[in-house]
Amino acid sequence: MTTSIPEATPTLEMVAAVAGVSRSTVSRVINDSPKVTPEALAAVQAAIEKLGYVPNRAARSLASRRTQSIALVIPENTAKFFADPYFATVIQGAAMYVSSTEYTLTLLIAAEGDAEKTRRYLRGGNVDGALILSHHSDDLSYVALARSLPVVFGGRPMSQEGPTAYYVDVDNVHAARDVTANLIAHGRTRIATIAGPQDMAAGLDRLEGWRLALAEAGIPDDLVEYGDFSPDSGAAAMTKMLDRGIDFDGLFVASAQMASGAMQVLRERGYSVPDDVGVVTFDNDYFAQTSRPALTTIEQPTTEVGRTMVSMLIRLIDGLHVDTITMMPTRLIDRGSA
Amino acid sequence: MTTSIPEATPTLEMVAAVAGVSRSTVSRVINDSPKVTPEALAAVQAAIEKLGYVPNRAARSLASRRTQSIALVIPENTAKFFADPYFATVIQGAAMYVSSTEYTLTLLIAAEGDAEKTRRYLRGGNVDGALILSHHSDDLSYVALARSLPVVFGGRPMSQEGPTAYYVDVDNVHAARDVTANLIAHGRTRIATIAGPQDMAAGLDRLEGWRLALAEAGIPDDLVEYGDFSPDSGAAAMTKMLDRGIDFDGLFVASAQMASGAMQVLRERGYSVPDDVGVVTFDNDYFAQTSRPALTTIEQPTTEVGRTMVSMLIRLIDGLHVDTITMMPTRLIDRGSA
DNA sequence: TTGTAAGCGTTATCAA
DNA sequence: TTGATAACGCTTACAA
Repeated sequence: MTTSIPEATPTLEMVAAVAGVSRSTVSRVINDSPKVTPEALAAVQAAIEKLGYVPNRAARSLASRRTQSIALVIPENTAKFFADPYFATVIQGAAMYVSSTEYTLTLLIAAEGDAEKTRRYLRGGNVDGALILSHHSDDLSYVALARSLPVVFGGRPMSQEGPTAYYVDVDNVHAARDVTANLIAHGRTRIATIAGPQDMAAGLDRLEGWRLALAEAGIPDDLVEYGDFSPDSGAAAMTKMLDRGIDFDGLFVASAQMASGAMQVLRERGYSVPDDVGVVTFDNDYFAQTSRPALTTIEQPTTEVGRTMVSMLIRLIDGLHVDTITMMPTRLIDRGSA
Repeated sequence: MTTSIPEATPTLEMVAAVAGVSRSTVSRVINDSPKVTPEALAAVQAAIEKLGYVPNRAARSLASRRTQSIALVIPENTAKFFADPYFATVIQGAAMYVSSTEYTLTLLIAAEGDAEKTRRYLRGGNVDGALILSHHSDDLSYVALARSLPVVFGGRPMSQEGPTAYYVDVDNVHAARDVTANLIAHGRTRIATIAGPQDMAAGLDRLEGWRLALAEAGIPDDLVEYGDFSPDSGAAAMTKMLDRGIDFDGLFVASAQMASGAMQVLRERGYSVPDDVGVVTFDNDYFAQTSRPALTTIEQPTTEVGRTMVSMLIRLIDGLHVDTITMMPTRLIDRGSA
């Protein structure tokens, strides 16, 4: 008369019954507590195996007050950035590292209109911490968020206040200076730049690095055009510069994507690189590598940046010490395009 | 003596107290049940606003037995595909659409070694449904998963059985045939192809489409080389083909990424496109657009694919009717490279 | 329409 | 080391 009902998802209680122990003991095994006798351990593991038991996350986090999940926040205006190799690899690094931990990654697109919705979600105790991959200056609101939740930024956030914003970044100023110096070393004397957006730290810093290099060489830093890091904006900036009749023999483009756009314009206008003009850029992605000629550039450890963000966040969540800023190393790759 | 403790996150119970109603009523408001009087509704909303209340997901899903979250599964071997514009945009479309719903997107990298871990997680009732973005034939295991969980695939899964695998895809055979026909229309008579991996539906189908077009024109279909959809593999395949001394005047490359690699090799070897050889490809991404010359290709609605996957999945979760297969339209973009 | 009360599947506290 | 038992914050019959 008694029929087994294999339908239901096994619960901790069922495991306890099969193993002949209490729920507490099963719970201890799951959370690998040391206070379990080998016999009990074995019995429980066998039961778990037999039943194909998987702990219920919701119940777990309700009781433990930890969600075991972290959010990856992507401002919407930046959402198309999946097409941006930089962000794509950072995300990849983060996702792969997370998958090696007990945490889960929740992708959050922060709607431009109501970033409020996102912040509520984050503050609502639905995640243990957040990774903010930000493009623009609207991260101010997220910096404030850091007061109520462990938060790690990808790239220095643009915030007025800012004593305690954890972030991982590269030394954009330094790197930009170095690669610009490469132009100077090749004898370039009229050096222009296509800078990134000035409401982003990377945009600002790379421009500053360019200025620094020129200042050190006593070269005027008046040839500046701006883009938004996308290929199209690079092409537009290049066009504008050429149409203005600006004369230059060296060019630093703040992102390889923009450089790829700029290179096309140069080619169409009949300029030869590096014969007529030396060109260097930032990011060693597909764009820099497949440009003709391939470009001298700055390589950043993007995957590592993602990994590092996650590991910093988890340490923060665990209440461990974490340095506020982690600078990742960059590397100049000389391909002779200067 | 009594001190207010503003620290704690507000609970539904606190909202009820402030609003002067029972918890049930608050719950009804949250889940916008129609059975609430305007007064009660107003009172509750005011209380929610005042307290800055955000429902606790864990508690909610524990009680309701729905997690309100869906998983986006990415096989690890495919993980680098963040660099692949196709996958990047599909993910983007999915993520943005999800953010407009009540659901949350959990990114799951399926470790190659133990896909078992991933499947357990999925079967463990931690998500209401799953999106599988798969590259290779290992999706068999995920097809089985569909028996215990709503699942939607991106692209036709490669499964032996396969009566009920929901998926959205484009007609790769048809599209490949059309774009190959474009070569034929330009008078090409010796047409080769760089095909995609043959353990993926897209790879198989595009090759078949190429064969179909040639058959219709009575052209032999013996000039085949294979790649894995990446730029490098495209270059390698092209090199191999040329080294073999194969003579051809037309080429269909199964992905724009591979085409970009192939084009470089052609250029280095001194071939001019389309003068010496006509080249057409698949995907209208950055690679196809910025190739020199820009390539005649097939455009797929990638963002829409992502969106559609999500909306299908949500309908499945809600127990609504969903067509097993959703085919998205493609478009031939003629740039004269044939 | 509203409230009461019984869970949902874990963890955590405290005895034993 | 183990086991009761009370939360955790919300949903959901069922009753009123």
